[in-house]
Amino acid sequence: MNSQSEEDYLKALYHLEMDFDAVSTSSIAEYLNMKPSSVTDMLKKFAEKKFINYQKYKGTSLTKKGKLTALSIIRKHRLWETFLVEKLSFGWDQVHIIAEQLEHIKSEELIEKLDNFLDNPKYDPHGDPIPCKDGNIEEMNQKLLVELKTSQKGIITGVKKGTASLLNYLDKEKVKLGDSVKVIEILEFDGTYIVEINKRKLTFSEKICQNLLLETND
Amino acid sequence: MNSQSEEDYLKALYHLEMDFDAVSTSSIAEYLNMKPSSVTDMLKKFAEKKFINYQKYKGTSLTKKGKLTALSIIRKHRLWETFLVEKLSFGWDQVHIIAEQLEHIKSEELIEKLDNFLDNPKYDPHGDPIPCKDGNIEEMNQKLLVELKTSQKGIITGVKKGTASLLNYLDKEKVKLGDSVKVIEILEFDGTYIVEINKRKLTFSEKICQNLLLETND
DNA sequence: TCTAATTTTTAGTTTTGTCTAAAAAAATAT
DNA sequence: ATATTTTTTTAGACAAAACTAAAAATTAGA
Repeated sequence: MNSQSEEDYLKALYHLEMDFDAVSTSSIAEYLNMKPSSVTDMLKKFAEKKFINYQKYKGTSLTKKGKLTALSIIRKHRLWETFLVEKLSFGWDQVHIIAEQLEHIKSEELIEKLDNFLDNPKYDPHGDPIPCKDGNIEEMNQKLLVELKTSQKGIITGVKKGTASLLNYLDKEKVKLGDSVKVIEILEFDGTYIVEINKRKLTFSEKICQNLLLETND
Repeated sequence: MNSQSEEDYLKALYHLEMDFDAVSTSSIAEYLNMKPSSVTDMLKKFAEKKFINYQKYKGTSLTKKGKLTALSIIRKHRLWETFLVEKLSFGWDQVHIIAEQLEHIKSEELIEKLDNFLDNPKYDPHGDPIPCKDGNIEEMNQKLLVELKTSQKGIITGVKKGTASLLNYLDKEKVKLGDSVKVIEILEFDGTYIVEINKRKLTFSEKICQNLLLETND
């Protein structure tokens, strides 16, 4: 059984490995707001546990075991975020901190039941894919609305980082995650999109379209 | 912000104070599976924090502050248990261990939203009352079915300790928490109860009636 | 290439919450 | 009422996970 702290390190390692590929001691420290010396200690421990490939002074990478363990934590995090938004009506921007705690709850059965309760969602409220039980993570066919052409369709999966206020706006317009969107017309003059959602025509500014994530089928 | 460990001690203190009234260092140690010396350490800390009235060698009692803090943890525990049973369809006997973890999640807003999501339940799946936000705990008007006379009514709130299998049986009979029960007839010969639940007549053996908890209105 | 700057690791300290063993206080029994 | 037993507290140790400061390795600059 891994400690909360270990789980946080594993997640950090996973995310850093995705975004950049050099995972240095100091980058981990920065990500987790800790001192590099603390990171070194944990890396040694992780090498023992075979979570990482580690050579002194040479940086790290997750082993298969490490990656799978990280994915199971990310799965929990994203399922809980989905729960908080879909069932408890939290705002999409409020759920991260709470999910950081919930992700550490230990119970396989709990997470499977939660998954079912939520109808086995594929994406969390931020549009990030939810890894499945075996660690498979569906590669996203995710696009911004602004990338779609007239008559193309997609399903709303989230919004881009740092655009929390957009969520409130969408809420007010009764637009929800999972809603289907079809592009009716794009105004050349200012890039405004006219789309159809739930049989209603809506108008989105270019700025909105640059921040709205959709799952498409190409 | 109190640590997980502190919260466990507070809960233990509260429960011990309810059941017995002499709360000795060793009884706490036994309850928490720890050594008395560890308990003494925590008691000193709690005295500092004004959670308890503590005099060396003289045992302890919770202060108002301690009691309120304990109740807020118990509130969380019981709301989560209710969630697990009602929404995730866990068995009534499986939820305690998971709720022991969930009760430590820190978020006022989360617990208020969970409470609403569950329709502000008054009792948890074991029939224990859920303290409300301000720490008020509704004194139970709880009775065993066997205590009711013909034509009396009650609402099912749970089953007695150690009768997990009864829950499965009730589940199979489509009897749920919150269902209304009316006693139609009591057979003198063997104490069998004939009751009405959801407009259906059901027959319960005396043994069942000795283990089924109801909220009544006397 | 060889020195200077940066990064990483090591060594030693701190805090929290546990433990064991010993000392002190209280309770019990004769 | 005092000696024995039990309970509680004290004192000191340990593990986990963080820290600081110093040493070692690597990288970069001239």
